[in-house]
Amino acid sequence: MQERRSVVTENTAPRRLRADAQRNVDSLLEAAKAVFGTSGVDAPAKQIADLAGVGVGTLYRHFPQRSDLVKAVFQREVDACADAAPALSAAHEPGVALDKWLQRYTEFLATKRGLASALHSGDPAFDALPCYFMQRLGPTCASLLEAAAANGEVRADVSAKDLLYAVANLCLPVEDEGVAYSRRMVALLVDGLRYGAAVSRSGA
Amino acid sequence: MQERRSVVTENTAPRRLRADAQRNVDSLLEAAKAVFGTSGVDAPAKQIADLAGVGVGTLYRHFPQRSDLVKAVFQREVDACADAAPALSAAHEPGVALDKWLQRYTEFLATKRGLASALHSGDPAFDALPCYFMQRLGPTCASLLEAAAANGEVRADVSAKDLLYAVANLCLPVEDEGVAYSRRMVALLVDGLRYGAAVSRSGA
Amino acid sequence: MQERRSVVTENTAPRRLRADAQRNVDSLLEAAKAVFGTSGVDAPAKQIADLAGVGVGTLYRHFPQRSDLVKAVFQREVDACADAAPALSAAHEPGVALDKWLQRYTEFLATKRGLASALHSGDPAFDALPCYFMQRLGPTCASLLEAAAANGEVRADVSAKDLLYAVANLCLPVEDEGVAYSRRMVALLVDGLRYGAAVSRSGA
Amino acid sequence: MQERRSVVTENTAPRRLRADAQRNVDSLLEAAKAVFGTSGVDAPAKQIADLAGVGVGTLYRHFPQRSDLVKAVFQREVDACADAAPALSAAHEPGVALDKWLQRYTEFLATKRGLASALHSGDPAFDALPCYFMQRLGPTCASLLEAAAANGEVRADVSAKDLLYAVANLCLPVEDEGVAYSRRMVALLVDGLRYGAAVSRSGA
DNA sequence: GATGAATGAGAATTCATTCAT
DNA sequence: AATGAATGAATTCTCATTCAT
Repeated sequence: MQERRSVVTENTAPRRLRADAQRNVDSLLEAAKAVFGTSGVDAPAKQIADLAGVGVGTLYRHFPQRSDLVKAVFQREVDACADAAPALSAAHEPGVALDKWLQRYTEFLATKRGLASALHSGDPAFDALPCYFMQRLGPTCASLLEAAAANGEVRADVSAKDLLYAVANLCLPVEDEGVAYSRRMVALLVDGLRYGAAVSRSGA
Repeated sequence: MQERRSVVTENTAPRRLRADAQRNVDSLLEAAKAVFGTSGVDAPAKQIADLAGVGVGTLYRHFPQRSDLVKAVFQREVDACADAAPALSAAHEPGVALDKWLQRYTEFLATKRGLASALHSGDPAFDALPCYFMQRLGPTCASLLEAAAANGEVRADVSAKDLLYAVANLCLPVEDEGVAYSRRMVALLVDGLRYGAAVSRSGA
Repeated sequence: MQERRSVVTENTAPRRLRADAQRNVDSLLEAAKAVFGTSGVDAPAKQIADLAGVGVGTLYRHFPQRSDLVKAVFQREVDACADAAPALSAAHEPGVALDKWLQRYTEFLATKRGLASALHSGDPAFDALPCYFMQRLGPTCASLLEAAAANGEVRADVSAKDLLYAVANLCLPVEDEGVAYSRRMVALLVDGLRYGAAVSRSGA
Repeated sequence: MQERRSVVTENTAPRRLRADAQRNVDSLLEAAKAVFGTSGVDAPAKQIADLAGVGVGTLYRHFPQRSDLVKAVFQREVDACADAAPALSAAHEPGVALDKWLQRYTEFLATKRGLASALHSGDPAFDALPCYFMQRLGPTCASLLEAAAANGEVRADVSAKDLLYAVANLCLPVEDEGVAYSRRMVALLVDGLRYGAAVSRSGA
């Protein structure tokens, strides 16, 4: 029914916004980021609009779907995360590069409490998110993974998608634990990747 | 304020319910299980009551807190899960026993989509759940873990609590993946436990 | 529709209750008194039944209407209040007797927070109460009033009913004030009765 | 938690409402006044919204707290009541001014059946009311009272607050009595104030 | 384009009262 | 007679979303 698409996350024809409109979009993104951190990604729309000093209507105009807003809020960081891969690859052994990149990914997710939940909330408002994340991070992760596997440092039977989701899940908030917990568990998972490789090598 | 306690989850004085009441409780548990599977553990109370062919009041009488219902629905299975440990310990090497038990735990969680979410929903209605799960499964997992660590098969620096939560997180539904995905990721995590052990032994 | 009448407040044919039934009625009265004091006269029925160690059904059997219970709870005290009049009349000047009796009435109402409210709650469950109170206390108050008026100590233009209601109203709980407040205000009202008399006498 | 404030009772920055919003607020006030008169100040929100031809959400938007609505409904009249004092003081002897002003106050309360109840309902939804009433009428009443006392026309040992509450209580609806009853009882109370003065003077 | 008022469908929860056991 | 389970209407309050201004 609703056919309007988010102005900001729309790749095709990124029609220039009027200056004031752009200012609103910026306020909204900043406000959303703050509110997401406080109350999670499914915080009431009004709360975000209020903090942005903008009417709810304006929020809905620019971000018809909740996931549009989440996407837009984290786009830059997701991009940065993806873009960090080449440098890591260049500077480290493949296995270490993978490890460090996953740590970076962990850092991103774990400090955005609520983001990870949105990736599998079931709420149709977030349906578009997993797809977006995969599109952006999947190839990056895949190439790191393949390089490390090719180098015999990690097992080869885990897909990038599986890994990205697993890490995302491990970054979900747990009782009174903080980021450190997520880091530890992700490290454990990565060790699992290594263990597989070691076993198969030792078996060779 | 809230002083009534769930009739079914009450350990002390499990006073016999009237036959008709017991029938209702059973219907409710069955209905809840079905609805939890469909709409998650935070489905509207009415939906469950309706499916059980019972008034909402009846639901609230037997399960004043949402978590009472969740607990009751899974109690038997949680118990069975905990109770499976001794046999596994007796029949297998400590490391294998731990592995097999975690697989069983995984099976339980992964087939109860939505249960795992409740463990970290943040909703105060579920506050009691993590505590209950830990009480019941924590010691079981801890002894398996210690035995395996003592035997040098897994690393010793991961607590039972951390592990249980991590597995629960890994069992969260992921896009269109099913139980097989959860199994794989948990296996990976367990390999991580082993990897650590190998390293420290080789370091000795 | 409901034609059963309260067993206890029924004047006609006070059919003997079975011993156990009488015990229940007694428990209920005691419990009701306690609960009325704590939560007001419109406290949930279950709360009273629970305290009495009795099922709600039993409460409803003996006191089909809420007002039946209130009546029964205070009957003895209302009676005592009414019965105190003759002695006061005998021992004091009519004006003083009236004054002292109204103080007693005040004491009764003011220490039964919530009772006074029930006298004009509008809730049909309490409809029968004002009538009962008037029946029992009206004549008593009237004769004291008339005697004092005949003696020229108070004005003659205030009816017993008006006075009883006015005092009841003044006994309603006020913010953080206690019984002392009620006493003071009732005393003020009584002075008003005297003032009128003085004026008319001085005018004679 | 609750941060929104009633638009209408907000003194600071009485930002102009949109025309349609103002119309709704007016409908709501009118409806509330009617319903308060019929069913008391604690009538269901829906009843008021329906009568106003407005959704409940609209009611909650403008009057987040029940007491906001009550305040708004009576604000103008409370103000008028307070504002009437100076003229009465100017035109009459202090004692008469006090008398007339209390009559006016009585008139206000007695014709708003249910309002007085709200002043001591105990329901937290009305917590703000007594405070508001006292703030507005307390000083007015106090200065009338002091002037009359200074003039020896009434006793000096009754506080404005006590008096205002006492009159409010006397204005509570009584069985089938109407406003006339309230007037009579308040007059009696005021005579009580005078009686005391006479006594103390005679004692001088 | 922006605004924010309005809507109204839920969702939770409570309790008086009935009636099967 | 007693019990207490069941009912479900009633009420409060929230929020996503639309649309008049």
